Amino acid sequence: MKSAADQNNFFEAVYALVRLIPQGRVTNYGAIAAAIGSKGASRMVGWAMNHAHNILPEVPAHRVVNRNGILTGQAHFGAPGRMQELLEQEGIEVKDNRVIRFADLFWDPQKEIKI
DNA sequence: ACTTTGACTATAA
DNA sequence: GTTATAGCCAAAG
Repeated sequence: MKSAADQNNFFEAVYALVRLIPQGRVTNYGAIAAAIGSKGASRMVGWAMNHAHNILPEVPAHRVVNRNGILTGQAHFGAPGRMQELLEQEGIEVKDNRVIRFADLFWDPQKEIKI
C-alpha cells in the first residue's frame, strides 16, 4: 500500500510538488523535474499532469507552464482559454498564452521544499 | 521486452 | 526574432 505522500513514484512526487505551488505563482516543468531529483525529465512532469485531472487532491496544473512562461498545456484543460482564465483569477496576467512578468511570478520549488 | 509517445529544453540555422 | 532538429527521461501500448 502506498501513502498519500508516496514520493517513491515519479507521478506522486510531481503531484506533491505542484500542490505546493502558492497561489499567484507559476513554475516550469524543468524546475519540478529537477526538484524531485530527475533533472531533464521535464516531459514526464507534463505526462504526470495528464493524469492529474483524475486524481485528488486536485493538482493546480494551471500554475505549471514551460520555461518560456507559455501555457503549453492549455489544450489539456478541457477548453481553450480555461488555463489562462484560472491564472487570471489568481492575479496572474496572461497575454497571448504567455505569463506576463514570468520571471517575477516564477516559484522555485528547490528553494521552498528544502526549508 | 521493444517501440512509441509526450502539457519539455537546449542548441543550431 | 522564429523555426527546425536533437537530446532527454519515464511511462503506456
